[in-house]
Amino acid sequence: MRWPVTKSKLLRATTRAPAVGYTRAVEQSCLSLLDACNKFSKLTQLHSRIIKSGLQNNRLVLTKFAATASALCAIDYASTFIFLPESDPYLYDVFLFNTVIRAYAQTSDLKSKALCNYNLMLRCSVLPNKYTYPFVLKACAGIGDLRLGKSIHGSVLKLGFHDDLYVQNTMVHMYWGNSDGVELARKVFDEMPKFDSVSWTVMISGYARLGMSHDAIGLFREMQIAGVCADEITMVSVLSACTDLGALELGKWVEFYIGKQRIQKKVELWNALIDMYAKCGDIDKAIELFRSMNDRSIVSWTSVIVGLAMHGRGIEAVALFEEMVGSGVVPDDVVFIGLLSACSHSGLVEKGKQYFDFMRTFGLVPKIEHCGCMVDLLCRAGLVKEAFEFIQDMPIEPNPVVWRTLVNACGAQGLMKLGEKISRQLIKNQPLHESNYVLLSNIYAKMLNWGKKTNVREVMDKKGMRKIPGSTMIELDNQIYEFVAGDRSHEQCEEMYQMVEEMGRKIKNAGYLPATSEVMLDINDEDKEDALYHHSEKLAIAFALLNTPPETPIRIVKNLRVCKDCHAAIKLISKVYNREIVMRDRNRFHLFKDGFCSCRDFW
DNA sequence: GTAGGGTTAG
Repeated sequence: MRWPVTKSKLLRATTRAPAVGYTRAVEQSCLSLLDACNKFSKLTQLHSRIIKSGLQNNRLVLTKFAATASALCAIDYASTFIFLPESDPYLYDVFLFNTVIRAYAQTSDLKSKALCNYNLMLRCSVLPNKYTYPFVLKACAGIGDLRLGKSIHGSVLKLGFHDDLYVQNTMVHMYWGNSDGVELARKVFDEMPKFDSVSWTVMISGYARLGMSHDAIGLFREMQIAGVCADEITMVSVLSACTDLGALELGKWVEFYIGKQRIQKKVELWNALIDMYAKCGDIDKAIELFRSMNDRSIVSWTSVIVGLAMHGRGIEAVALFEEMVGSGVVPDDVVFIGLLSACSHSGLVEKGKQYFDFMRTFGLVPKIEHCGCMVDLLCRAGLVKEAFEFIQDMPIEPNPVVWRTLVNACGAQGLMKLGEKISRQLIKNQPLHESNYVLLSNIYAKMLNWGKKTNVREVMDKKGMRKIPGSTMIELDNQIYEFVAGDRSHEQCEEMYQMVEEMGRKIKNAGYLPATSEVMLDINDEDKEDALYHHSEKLAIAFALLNTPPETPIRIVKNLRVCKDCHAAIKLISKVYNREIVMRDRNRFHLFKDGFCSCRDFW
């Protein structure tokens, strides 16, 4: 930092009276001008005025200057003015540092500067107070440096601020900032003598953000038992957990609860509700909510556009985007990701290309995610060679995600040599990333080259890697059930497998041919068929057929993309059993009805 | 004179 303060210098500074070259009236007028300042240009004028009046050594003025600047998002400007190497440390009090640290902690990419100023504060021998730590911990949460967090935790304990609820809550939040901090977050939370709604929300949102949605919901139930009232921010996190689980019934109950508890519906909560409905399969309800909103943010529009994209309703997504632009909302880069993925899921290749170029009209430079969407768009449309050329001409360095999209398409389109070459390169670059090996081994399986496929699997085993197991969730009577392939853990296991057998027989009569090439194992065809029948989605559907009245729609959520065979089988199941089956997979929704799927086999 | 938790993305 700028200057180390020696003890003698500090002593001199604190005992010396401030230089007075101005009157109380000048000081007061400057303070009220700063108070009223609402533009950066005015602030720069005030800056010169402060210097002219000799107020640059006035502590009150400097502090107010920092507060005004931070309200105008110009804290960098303020701090270069305030923290001059030749300044007397006496000028800096804890309130000034708090103002500066807060401003940096609130700005997403300047959080490390908050910590620099905290260090400067300590070096100036200014003692932090209980207001300082929530800011410091917030900055630390954003950086996610666990070691740093622990050391700040130590300081908090030493200074005795650990009894303060604000400090405790931000401490828990800080530990959630690093994925290795979960245990510590839990520990601090468990040891807290008192909680308020913020304490619970920090924990619930922590679990929700890490995708530990069951835990998030569980904690929300505990919160209710503990008798703490949830507020609108709690509900946003609870809804986001419902969204992740695809738990529509639970989500509907949450909406009911919000109404019953008279929780204020701010735009963020509306958005969370829209997102929940869209991603839990009820896109029409999401649209209805969106239409009934008074003031929408860009997130509201994006949520509906993404929802439409996931439902394969690309044309409507495009129309909504046009409506958004027409109504004067300036698109951001996230909405373009949604829009491009809408084009991709609906095969709107030309539209997608146009929008990709259109981004620049709004001063947006395509990022790697947008390029990824374009590669996806071309690959899905079968234009693998064009996608390959696109990657080679991309202005940005392609990332592994982009390459993996291409390899996947190579496998599907029969470009085995290219797929093999790229996935080998991917493994070289990212030797610890499982999906690179899975892609290569799938390519070999499609080439029927079992020897090479086994080699890849052996390498994976040696490195202790495993493919993420596919699982399917289903919600029934407020319970969420999860199945994995070949699952035998459920109490209705026997009945379920009998039902799977029955389903197999009935759909075979209706013309189903097991797509045994989808099973990436070197076993005989009969075994392959068996493996297919026991995929988690089929088990979940069997479970639903057993436990719900006839004609009730079935909703399931798969964690990976649905395989070709299950897709074909579910189409026929929907016809034979006269059931509407809504399936969310990793990428999108499939609505199976009367033997057809809403994705028109395009996914 | 100052404080904490939340939403959209392949």
